[in-house]
Amino acid sequence: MSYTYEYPRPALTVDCVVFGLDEDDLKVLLVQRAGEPFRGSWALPGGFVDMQETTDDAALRELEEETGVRDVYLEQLYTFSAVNRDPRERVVSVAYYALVKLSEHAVRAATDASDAAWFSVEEATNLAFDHDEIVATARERLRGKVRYQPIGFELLPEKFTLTQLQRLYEIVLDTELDKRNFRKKILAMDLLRSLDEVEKGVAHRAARLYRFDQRRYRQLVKRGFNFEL
Amino acid sequence: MSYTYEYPRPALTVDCVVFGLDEDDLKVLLVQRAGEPFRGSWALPGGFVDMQETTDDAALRELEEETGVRDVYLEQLYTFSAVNRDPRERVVSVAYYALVKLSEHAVRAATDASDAAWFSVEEATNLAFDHDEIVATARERLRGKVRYQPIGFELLPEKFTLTQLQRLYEIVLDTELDKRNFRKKILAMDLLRSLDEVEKGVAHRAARLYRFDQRRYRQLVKRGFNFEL
DNA sequence: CACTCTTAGTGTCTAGGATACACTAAGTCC
DNA sequence: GGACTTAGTGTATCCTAGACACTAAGAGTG
Repeated sequence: MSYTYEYPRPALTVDCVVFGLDEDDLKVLLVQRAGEPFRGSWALPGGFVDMQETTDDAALRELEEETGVRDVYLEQLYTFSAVNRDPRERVVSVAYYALVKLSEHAVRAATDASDAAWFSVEEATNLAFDHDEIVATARERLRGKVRYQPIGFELLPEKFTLTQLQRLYEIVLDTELDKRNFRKKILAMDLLRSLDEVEKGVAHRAARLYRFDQRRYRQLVKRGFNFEL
Repeated sequence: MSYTYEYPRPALTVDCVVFGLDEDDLKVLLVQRAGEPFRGSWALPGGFVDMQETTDDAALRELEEETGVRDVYLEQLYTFSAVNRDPRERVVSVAYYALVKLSEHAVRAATDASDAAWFSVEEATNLAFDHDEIVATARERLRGKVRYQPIGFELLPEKFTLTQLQRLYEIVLDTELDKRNFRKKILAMDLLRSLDEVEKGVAHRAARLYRFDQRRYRQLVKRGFNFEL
């Protein structure tokens, strides 16, 4: 079977920068390339866009196929179209970034990628194609966005401590934050539901657990509230 | 001549939302469609991406071809990929938005578009394809971005008065601003060069002219300055 | 040329949010 | 029981945002 057009067309792909959060590191999910070009190199999960799916659909599908990851926060990042970004032929790629709860996403290597693994963003370098650039763009976007929208919670488990939350912002924004001021501010927003539960298995005083109250957030937004940290 | 591929491919286009600023309105540049579908409807300037150009290149080229507009501030907006956004066939479009100095861009209708004209954004409705949605997305983006980056100046002439600048922000952000506070804040940033010149041809006290100091801005950014209004 | 009209241009006070800062409480481990 | 580690909490200061009203300058008109 083949398809013929009057004018040449670039191939269209999607690539996903999947972020996860460790105790003290921002991580990216990469797959090792099984075929040429860049065989053996690490690359972003991604692939071709089918005719009957949007690029959003394609990103979710490829993510699941290649890494087993699903149910993630996904957002379009940028479209990369440098003429020689793929050595084989002209390929334009719509890049996405995703935020996942690392603890709940043990990665299983799956079909078309020979292997999938988490890398610290700092170490995720020398990737295939222009994927270094895509990762850099995604980091910038995440840094910019996390301060104005409560998307950071997507990186934490459902129940988390305030220290974990603070750590998240410190890692993503690459700054130190004052404990008391941070707590004052975030609690004042009235977006967190304090649970009657504390963390387990720590060798010191256990911290109280909180949950992000999505419903409350939407209410507040309607009334003109702007998340800002 | 024809081109054959093993798998089907969407066509790839670019569309441009070109913003200009009037005394009291934000305007969009539209072209009237000469052919089907949507013949006679107004649409965003745009067209197919060639194989040897990036989408940025394509956006600039189409803009000049269809409207004669060049030398603009251009930024990628979002990629639209709904499966049926074009009734003829699958077309994925990388949308851009541009900011131009309206006064310096008398529009000349050009080759492939039968006509080009400026519309108030409010009136730019019932456009061809999903262009209403693209314009809406561009407006949101502009509103969001104008507060954190000094891109508003792209909409004004080289030399402008503080009142014009304030008006710009009022229009884009759709709020009223206090004259004294606005001036205090913008001048405190030390980004404007006050010129020894005043506006001409007004029937009242003439206002001093200013110029945005791009060099100074870059210096300040290096030192960690963040534009915010 | 006097008067009117219109917009330019300017300073202060107040309130609320941002930041700096250090000790006690609770739980585990040995 | 003592050492160790992190949780959790309040106040004082500074600075920025916002509210607010009058004089200055120039053009136009009779």
